[in-house]
Amino acid sequence: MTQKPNPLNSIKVNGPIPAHLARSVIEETLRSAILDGRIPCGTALRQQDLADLFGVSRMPVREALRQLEAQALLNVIAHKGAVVAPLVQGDAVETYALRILLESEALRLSIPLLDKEDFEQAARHIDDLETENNYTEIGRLNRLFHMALYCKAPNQRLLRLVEDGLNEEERFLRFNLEAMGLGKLSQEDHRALLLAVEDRDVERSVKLLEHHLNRGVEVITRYLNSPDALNKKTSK
Amino acid sequence: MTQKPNPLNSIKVNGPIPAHLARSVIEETLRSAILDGRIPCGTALRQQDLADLFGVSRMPVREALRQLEAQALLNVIAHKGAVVAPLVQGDAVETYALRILLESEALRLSIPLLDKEDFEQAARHIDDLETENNYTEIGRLNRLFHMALYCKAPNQRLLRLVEDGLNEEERFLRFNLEAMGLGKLSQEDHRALLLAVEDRDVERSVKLLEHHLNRGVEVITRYLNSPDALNKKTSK
DNA sequence: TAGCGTCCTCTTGGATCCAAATTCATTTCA
DNA sequence: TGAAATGAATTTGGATCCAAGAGGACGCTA
Repeated sequence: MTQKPNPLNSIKVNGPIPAHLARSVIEETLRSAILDGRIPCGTALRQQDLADLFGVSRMPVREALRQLEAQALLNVIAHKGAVVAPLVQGDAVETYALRILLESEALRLSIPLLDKEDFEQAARHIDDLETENNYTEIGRLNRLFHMALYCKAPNQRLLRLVEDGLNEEERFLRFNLEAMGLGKLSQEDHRALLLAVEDRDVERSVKLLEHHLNRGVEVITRYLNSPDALNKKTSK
Repeated sequence: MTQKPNPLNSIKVNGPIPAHLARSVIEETLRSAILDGRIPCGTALRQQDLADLFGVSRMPVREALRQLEAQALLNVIAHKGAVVAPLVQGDAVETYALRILLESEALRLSIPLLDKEDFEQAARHIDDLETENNYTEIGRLNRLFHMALYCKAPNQRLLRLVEDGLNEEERFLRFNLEAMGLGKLSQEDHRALLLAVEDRDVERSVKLLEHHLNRGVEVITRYLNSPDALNKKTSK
């Protein structure tokens, strides 16, 4: 029952924090822990607990939480606490529709500018995915593969949004890949996509990307509507 | 010289703030003041000044500033202060390229779902723009017109991003419309766009929208490269 | 007189203290 | 016995106090 009594145990604090940058360290640590999925969504974060954990007063913790709230990573409710924001869930379809729009454009812009090294990098990520069994690492490699294809798009704002979407997916995968029962992501999709990109065939690449993402939203939607997904939620 | 000795004077505080929601009130007030352009970009915000202004301690001010920083509305530098973030400036082309992508999609999705009331609303905004001379109000009406066309798009995430872009443009217009020398926005574009939308002609509407936005980026780029724009920056 | 170094002040960041609000448990009444 | 009300404990929000860093001014020296 109390197998994981406190998700905060997953947070390691190396040593005493150099007082003058406590807030930024705390913010960064918490953010990665939330994105990693080490702190599951729905977890209530107590200011005092975090302060004790980091060995500081509640003050820098408070500010860090505020910033994470502004980044939509958690919801702070007055006098009630900060809870880690819920995942895609209901709006998975909207989320993926937006991702298709953004990533298609990024891919379009990026393909003509990609060079041999980018191709090799992407291929390496695919190969690594082949042998990787750690779910956290799989999520990361998936993101890196996609970004390798988009990275040359000459629009930083677009890339930022694309990366936000990928980060969100990564976070979701870390939570749910195991429960969804698929240890591996669809490697055929990745290989076919890379081939099309290497051919500089923009339209075929975009088509494959759309197909890939649509498959993703389908899997996720089916999973979220299944009883298994609910178990994880009710068991808190 | 000291015609505007302190931009904070533009902030009106009606009465004492109900202590328990000080932070949110301050954040909201500052945000709208920044978006309005009442606090020009580059302005340094002193915590103590704001605290005195709102009649509270520095604490809620500090948190409000943190949240505004996370929203990219201002940059906080340690021990140096919070300065209102710079505007579009360098990446105007990227910004508008992204807007075209997002707003085109929103328009596509929205057009089939718009009803008569939406058309009338949009037409009203155009009419209001015709007679309006206040730059602040012009920026607002421009945003409302565009949103009236997109509002039915069934993707909240997309709409959020669209609205972010429009807010940014509105902020820029409030600053620079007068200096750019164009008191009126291109009303022909708006009317033509609305006609195409009323015809439910998706492709024509998107084409007109792209043309409209491209015209916008052109005007802004030309303006930013002109000496006039620099004057405003150097005169702080 | 020009350049450099030191000191002072201004501003932000963190700690501690106090108040307000919410929640949960216990008790009491119907 | 169940439900509502009241209270205590927990937790967050705000105020005040103290420390640390950055910038500028002043003075000293070459």
